[in-house]
Amino acid sequence: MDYQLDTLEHDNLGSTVYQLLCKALIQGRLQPGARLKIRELAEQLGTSVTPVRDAILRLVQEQALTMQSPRDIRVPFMTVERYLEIRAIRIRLEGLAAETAAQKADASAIARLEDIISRNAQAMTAMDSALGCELNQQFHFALVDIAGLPFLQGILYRIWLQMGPLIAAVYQQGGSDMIDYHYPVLDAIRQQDGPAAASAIGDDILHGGHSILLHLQARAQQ
Amino acid sequence: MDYQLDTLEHDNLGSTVYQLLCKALIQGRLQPGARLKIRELAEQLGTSVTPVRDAILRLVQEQALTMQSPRDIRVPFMTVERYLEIRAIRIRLEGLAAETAAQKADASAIARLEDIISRNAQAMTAMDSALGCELNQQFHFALVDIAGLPFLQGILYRIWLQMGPLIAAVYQQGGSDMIDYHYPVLDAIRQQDGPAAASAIGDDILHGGHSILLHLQARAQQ
DNA sequence: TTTCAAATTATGATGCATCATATTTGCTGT
DNA sequence: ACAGCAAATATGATGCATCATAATTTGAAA
Repeated sequence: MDYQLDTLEHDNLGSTVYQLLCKALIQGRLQPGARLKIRELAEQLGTSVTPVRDAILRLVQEQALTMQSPRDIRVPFMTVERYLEIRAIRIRLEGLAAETAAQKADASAIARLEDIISRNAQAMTAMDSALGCELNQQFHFALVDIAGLPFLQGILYRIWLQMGPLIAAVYQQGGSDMIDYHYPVLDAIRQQDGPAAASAIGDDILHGGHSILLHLQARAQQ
Repeated sequence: MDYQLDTLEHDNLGSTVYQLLCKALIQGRLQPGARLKIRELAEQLGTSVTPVRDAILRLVQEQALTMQSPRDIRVPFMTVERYLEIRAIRIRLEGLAAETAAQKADASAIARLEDIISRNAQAMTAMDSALGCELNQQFHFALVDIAGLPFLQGILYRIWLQMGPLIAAVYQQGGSDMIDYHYPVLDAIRQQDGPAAASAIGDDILHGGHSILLHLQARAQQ
């Protein structure tokens, strides 16, 4: 689950706390609007404030957290504009990943994607939305991994970090026809058709993410 | 020059030091391979180690610096593979920026681009490669700014941060026909032709950056 | 009872002491 | 003179004390 941003994630406490918080964000355990207190976290984790401060500063930098005021650190709300911008970026970048993956995928890579998709289908029938959410994410990151683009992986990880609380919230509401659009991606990769794979992942982001956009627009009107 | 990653760059010392180091990286004052020592920097800047440590951790996170070993923080060398990956990403992302800018550009935006280009031409005739380097960068970031995509700006800023030491080194060697490819971009934007603008900026990245690739390949053979 | 201000508390920022370890230096024995 | 080991030094990691300020509470006066 940790896509190790830094190839050498040196095991200092700050990085450990950082990864903990990342996981919490992606799994939706930190709701948008939630406030984080350094001392409180430090006590919970049994460390001093320094590593927690390091981790939070890192997350603030990459805008996975916001510092509304110097003493007020929160999980940010996603806006419609921001989501649309991120969506456009994702289509370009994940398109690049899918295209490259289609060119490089061997049998084991395809098997890996098939496995993720089938487990995702299972999770859907079992109504396990948390697992479905995680497997959806695994699919997208498997593409970048297969493509062999570590730098791109880092960028996409940061993007997903910001969408984490939102996506988890939407998934918990149940709406998740997201898996349907993964099959065309897999087909294109099987045929080593890069442009088709890019186009298919673009469809996934556009259509699969439609319920996310509806969710945002509904909240914006409140 | 500071494209303010965080909309509210809260003026704590750590952020100040961070921006100082960013500027040093982009201007090429920190050569690839140079080692950074926290205490040394703290003394130079007249602060304690804490803000410097904050800043360096941030830069390590976004891979603008590397921690080879836990005590060895250096400006990383660019590899050919990494450069090619970054180039592919830039073509996608700056293409998006140019396309959007073409749709949104008004008269003042076009004037702004014209100004940058003409000053860049001046700098080239005056053989002022440092200024040319900075104006080249300003042109690329003006596109994202005109496009009104703040999130994309953050991503691109981080990418440029990593290329900073390399680009500055190449510019100092004199090779900079980079400006020629800016004119077609401007023309496409004048005509509000998004796809043409995207294509033109792609040409700029590919051809204008050719000397960078040569520089890297030459060094790789040493 | 309400309002405003002073005091208290909470919280992040910063500086710094200390620790562990890697590197360098120097001493000793062959 | 050189190899090897030990001491000294350098350096980042971590914990924590203190500071400034924002938020909250309390108390007194109207």
